[in-house]
Amino acid sequence: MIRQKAIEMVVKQGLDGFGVNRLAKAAGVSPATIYIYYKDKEDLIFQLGTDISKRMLADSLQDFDPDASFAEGLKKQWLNRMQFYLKHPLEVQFIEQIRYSNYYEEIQAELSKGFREVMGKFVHNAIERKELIPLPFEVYWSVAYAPMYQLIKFHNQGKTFTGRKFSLNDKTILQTLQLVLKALKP
Amino acid sequence: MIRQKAIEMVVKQGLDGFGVNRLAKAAGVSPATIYIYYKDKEDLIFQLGTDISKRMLADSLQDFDPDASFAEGLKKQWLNRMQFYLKHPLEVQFIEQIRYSNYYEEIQAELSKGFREVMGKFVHNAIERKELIPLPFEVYWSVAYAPMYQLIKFHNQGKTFTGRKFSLNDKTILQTLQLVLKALKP
DNA sequence: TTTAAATGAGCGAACGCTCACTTACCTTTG
DNA sequence: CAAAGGTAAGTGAGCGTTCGCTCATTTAAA
Repeated sequence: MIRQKAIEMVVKQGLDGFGVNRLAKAAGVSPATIYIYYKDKEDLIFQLGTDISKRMLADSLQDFDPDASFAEGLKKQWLNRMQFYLKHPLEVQFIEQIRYSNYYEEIQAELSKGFREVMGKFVHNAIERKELIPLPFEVYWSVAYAPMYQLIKFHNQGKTFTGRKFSLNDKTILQTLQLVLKALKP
Repeated sequence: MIRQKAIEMVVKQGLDGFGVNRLAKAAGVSPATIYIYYKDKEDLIFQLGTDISKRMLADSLQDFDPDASFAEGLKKQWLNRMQFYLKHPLEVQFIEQIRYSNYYEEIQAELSKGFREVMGKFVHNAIERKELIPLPFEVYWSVAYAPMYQLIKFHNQGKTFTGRKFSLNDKTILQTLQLVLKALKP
C-alpha cells in the first residue's frame, strides 16, 4: 500500500507534492510505519526507483536474443518497452518524474552494471554483420531510442506542445521504428 | 540577482531543494523583496520558465528561413539550439528541471501560440518539394529532434549511463544530424 | 513631502522524523 | 491447555525545523 500510494502521489503531484506525512495518510498507516521499511525519504524514493528500473530493464530484454538480426532485435526492444508502459503506466511516469531529479544519479549507477554486456554484444554483432553503421555509443543511443521515448512522453502527457491530442498505437510505433532502422542501416 | 540565483539553485539542488527563504539569503535580499516582483513561488518559476523558453525558441529560429531546403533548415535549427546551450547552459538545465514538473504545462500553453505557424510552413514546404516523408507530427518530431535533445542531455550530465564520459562537439552533432536526415528523406 | 523599494521579524502550516507504547501472533512453560 | 513471555509490526502524539508568505517599518531617491 505504501509503495502503490507513493508512486501515485509522485506521478500526480510531482516530487515536491510528495511528503512522508501525506503518504502515511494516503496509505492509511502511521508515519512511523513508513520508517520501519525505509531508512528515510530519500531511501524510499531510491528503492522505488531502482525496483521499477530493474523491472523495466529486465522486461525490455525479455525474449531478446543478442544474436538476432539488428532490425529484429531493436524491434523486440522497442515493443518490450512499449508493452511495459501499457502494463505499468504509473511506474513509467514515476521514473520520468525522478529521472531529472537529483535522486536518479545513484539509481543509474545501480543499474548500469549488467546492462553494458548484453547491449554491447548485440551492437557488436550488428556492426560485424554490416547491419548497423559503426557509431559512438551516444550517437547510436540518441538515434535508436530517443525517438521512442519521445513518443512515450507524448503519450503520457496525452497531447503534444501544439495542443494536438495524441495516443500511441502500433502503427505509429512501427512507422517510427522503420525510420530509425533506415537511419542506422549502412 | 534573484533571477540568477533562482536558476542556479534549481539547477544545482533541484526543484525540491529550492525555497523562497533560501533564495532570499543566496541573493542577498529579504524574503519580502522577492514578493515585490513575483506574486508567489509558482509565479516566480512560471515567469523564469516562460522567459527562458521564449528566448530559447526565438534563438532557435534565428536566421532560420522557412523556405530553405529541409536539410539546411533542420541543420540551422539544430545548430541554433546547440549554440543556445553553449551560451546559456544553466538556463537549459533549468528548463530540463522544470520540464517534468507540474509547472511546465502552463508554460507550454504560453509558448505554443506563435510556434505552430513557422514550423508548419517549413515542414509543409519540405514535403511538397519531396525532401521529407509525409509523417504524423509526433513521428516527425520524435525522429527529427529527440536525438538532439538526448545528446544535450548526455552532455549536461557529463556522462552516459554506462559511466562513459561525454562532451558534445561539432563532429558528433553533425554525424547525428546526417542520420536523422537520412531517416526523414523519401 | 511624497513615493516606491526594501527590510527583518515572525506568523501558521507543513515538513521529516522519533519514541514510548500497543497490538497480534507465536513459543515456551508448569 | 491456559498462562506467561517473546517478538515483530504498527501506532499516534509531537519534536525541532523549515516552509511560503505578510506587515509594520525604514530607507533613499524624486
